[in-house]
Amino acid sequence: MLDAAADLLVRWGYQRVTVEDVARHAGIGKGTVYLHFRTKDALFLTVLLRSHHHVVARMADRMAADPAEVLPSRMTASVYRDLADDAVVRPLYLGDPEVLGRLAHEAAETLGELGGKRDVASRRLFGLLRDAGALRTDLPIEEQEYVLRAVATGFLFVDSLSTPEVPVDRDRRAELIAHSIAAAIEEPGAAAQAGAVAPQAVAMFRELAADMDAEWRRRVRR
Amino acid sequence: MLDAAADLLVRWGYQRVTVEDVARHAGIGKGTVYLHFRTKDALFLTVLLRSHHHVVARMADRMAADPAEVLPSRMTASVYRDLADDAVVRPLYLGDPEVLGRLAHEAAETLGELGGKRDVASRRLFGLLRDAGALRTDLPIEEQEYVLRAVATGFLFVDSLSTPEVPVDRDRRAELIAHSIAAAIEEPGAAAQAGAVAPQAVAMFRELAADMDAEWRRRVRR
DNA sequence: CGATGACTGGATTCGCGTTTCCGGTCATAC
DNA sequence: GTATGACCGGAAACGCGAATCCAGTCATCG
Repeated sequence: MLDAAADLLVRWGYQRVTVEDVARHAGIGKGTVYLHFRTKDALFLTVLLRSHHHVVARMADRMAADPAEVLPSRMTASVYRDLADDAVVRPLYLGDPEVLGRLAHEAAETLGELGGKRDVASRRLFGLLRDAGALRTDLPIEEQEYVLRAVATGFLFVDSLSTPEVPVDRDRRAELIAHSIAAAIEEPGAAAQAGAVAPQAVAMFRELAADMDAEWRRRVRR
Repeated sequence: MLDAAADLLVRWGYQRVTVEDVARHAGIGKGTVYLHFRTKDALFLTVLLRSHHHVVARMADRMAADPAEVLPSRMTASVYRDLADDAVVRPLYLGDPEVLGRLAHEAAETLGELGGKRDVASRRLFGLLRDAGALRTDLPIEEQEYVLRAVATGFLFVDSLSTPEVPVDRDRRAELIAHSIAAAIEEPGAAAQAGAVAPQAVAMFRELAADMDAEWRRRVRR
């Protein structure tokens, strides 16, 4: 059912999709949808939450498999690649009002508390990375986070913006993100220090993922 | 008259401003406006063009005064500061449809040919900077331009995006842009090489500015 | 019990006649 | 020659009743 909702959401946008559409598309009755979700909003919020959770979980998995993934450059590039493939989170990250409809507002609110937790995690990760000598210390930590956010935002938006000619393919663009972020805030050879931070980072993000998982499962009636 | 039009444009947006508003605000008759501009579009396009010209001209002036301003990092930071002060070009660079209205489409078209010239100039500047050893050569030139565009876009948008807390003031943000761009595509100590490129860069941008100046003056009847 | 779809009412959209608005013109005044 | 504002007509905004839509409910069924 969530898959059906997700599919229709990205194809038509929140406004145009009716609960009956979702039910039909999932091969169930409309009433059944309301057996599982209190409201239409709850349904689609859950869709968003699930996908968001997926992104964070993959992040943690990648860190576990390769410690260098804790570096902001690598992390961001990987998320960028994920976004390219996941049509649900892309509008979420881009705040696309066309797709999100009124959810854009609603989502920000509900995801806000989780966003807070994520910000805390991110802040702590930055602290760890600085202590480990993987991040530079020539900028205060808030400025580094601002730079990261700005650069990541830029690469995300510049594609969806009026640019007739995008010079390179998806993977190369991801590499360019990594290059830019690494150059701006990371220490050369930071990868070597990543190993020391990875375990804690993995734990943090797994916990975050678990929170998100719990959150969206909590929204399903049974 | 152009000042009046610019003022109203940024305050109310293209749609809400009528030609009569502009005339009244400029203390002249409505017919007089049409004595100088063939159409409403031409009037506002001229406003945009003039401001855009202003930005480029200031760029050239800064380069003449300080050769280090030819460096993409410095250049972008300065333009960022200019945008913060100039309420007319800001929506233009941001493509704000609220303010630009249908001009967003129209402007892109007419400014397109000038945009082409600017792209050529930019490309040539990048070539010169690489030859002078001010830019790195670890990335192909198109990718460096893409990175520059992406990073600049990011810093522009991240402010106007839903970010409750912007950690630093305007000038500091400009410095962070410079920092990020320098780190991503410039050679350390690039400033020393800038002097060799500056004269040609100044010439190029002055010519570009002259083109733009001619273009918007051409649109005024007399 | 879990599942369903007919049903309801509040909201949204549609159709369309009427009014208002405003870009552009031009006869007039200076 | 230059400046103006009354004026024109097409387009957009408005009003409003009718028609439609759809989130959410609930009686019914298996």
